[in-house]
Amino acid sequence: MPFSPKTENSTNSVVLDAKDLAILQLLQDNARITVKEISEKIHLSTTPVHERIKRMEESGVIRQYVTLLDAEKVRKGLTVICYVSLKQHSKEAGSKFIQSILQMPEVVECYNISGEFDFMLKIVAENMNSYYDFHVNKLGEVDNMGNIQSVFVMGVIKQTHRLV
Amino acid sequence: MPFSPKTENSTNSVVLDAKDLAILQLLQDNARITVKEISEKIHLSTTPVHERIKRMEESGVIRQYVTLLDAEKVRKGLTVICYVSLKQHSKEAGSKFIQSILQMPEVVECYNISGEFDFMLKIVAENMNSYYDFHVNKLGEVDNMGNIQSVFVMGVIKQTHRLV
DNA sequence: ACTGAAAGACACAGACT
DNA sequence: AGTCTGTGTCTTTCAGT
Repeated sequence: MPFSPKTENSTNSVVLDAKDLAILQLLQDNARITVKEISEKIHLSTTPVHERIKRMEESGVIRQYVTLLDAEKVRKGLTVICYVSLKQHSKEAGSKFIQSILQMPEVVECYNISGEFDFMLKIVAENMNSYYDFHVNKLGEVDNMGNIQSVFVMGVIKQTHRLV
Repeated sequence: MPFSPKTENSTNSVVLDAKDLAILQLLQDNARITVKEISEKIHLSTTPVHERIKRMEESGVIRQYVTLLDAEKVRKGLTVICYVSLKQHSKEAGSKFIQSILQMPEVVECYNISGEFDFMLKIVAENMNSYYDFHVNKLGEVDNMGNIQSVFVMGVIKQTHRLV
C-alpha cells in the first residue's frame, strides 16, 4: 500500500465505500425509506445497513432529514434573490447583520459571496406585496445596510439536494 | 415564464389548520420523526396525525422527504452561483439549454430570473480545479451559451427549508 | 374528527460465521 | 464486515364515540 487511506482530517473528510454511497443515494431521494427496503435494493441484510446509516449520522455525513413543502401550496410562491452590501465591514458590524438575518423567517438562505456585494440572500414571500413590505420595512431597516439589489425568480428549472 | 414548466393544474391553495401547520413544522425539521412522537407533541392520538400526513402528501403540500448531506464531507465543498445568458431566446433554444442543465449533476439549482441574465445556477464542486473544468468544458460548451458570470460562495450564513 | 385497540411491519440488539 | 433471529416499538387499520 502506497499510503494509508485513513489519514485525512476527521472533520473534513470521511471514507465512504460504494455501499455507503448507494445508501446515501437512496436516502437523499427519500428520507423515509425503510432500512429493510434499502437492504433489499443493495442486497445486504438490515444490520449492516443500519450500522452504516448510524455511522454516517454520527460522523456528520448525514446532516439532517427534512421534509420539503410545496411553496405555492403553503403560500410562499414568490422567491427573490437579494444582494446586499454593508456600509461598514468590521467584524462586529458583520456579526450584527448576520444576527438580524438569522431571525428573519423570510430569509431561507444567506451566503457570504465574492464580488461587489457582500451577501446573497434567498427570500420567500407570499406575493410581491409581502416581499415589498419585507424589503422596505425589515431588510431596508437593518443597521449598517448599504446597497440592496433584488433579482426575481420567474421559474424554477431545477432544484435538487443530491450531492452524490 | 417562457421556460417555466408549469405542469400543475390542480389547486394552488390548500386549506391547512393549526394542527396541520404544527405537524408540518415538526416534519420540516425532522422527516424521520415518528407519528407517535408528533401525536404526543401536539396532544392527539396517532390516527388523526397519520391521516393528516397522508392527506398532505396526497394534496402535494408535502413534496418530498429528503436527506441532506454535509457538502464538505462528501467532497463537494465549493459552491458557485453562476449567471448565464443565452445568445438566442427562442422557445426551442431555451428548451435545449434546460435539457443540458438537467443532465449536469454539478448543477443543483437553476432558476429563470429577471434582470440582465436569463438563468441563475447553483453549482457544487469538489474544489476550484473541478469547478474550472466544469465551467470551461461543460457549461461553456453548451449550445447557444452567451455570457457566464461566476460568484463564489465564501461562507454559508444560513440555510433552511422551513417555509412555514 | 377523534380515541383506543390490535395486527402486522419494522428497528434495533445479540449471538454467531 | 456480514447473516440470522428475537424483542420491543411503531405504523396502520378498524370499530366505536
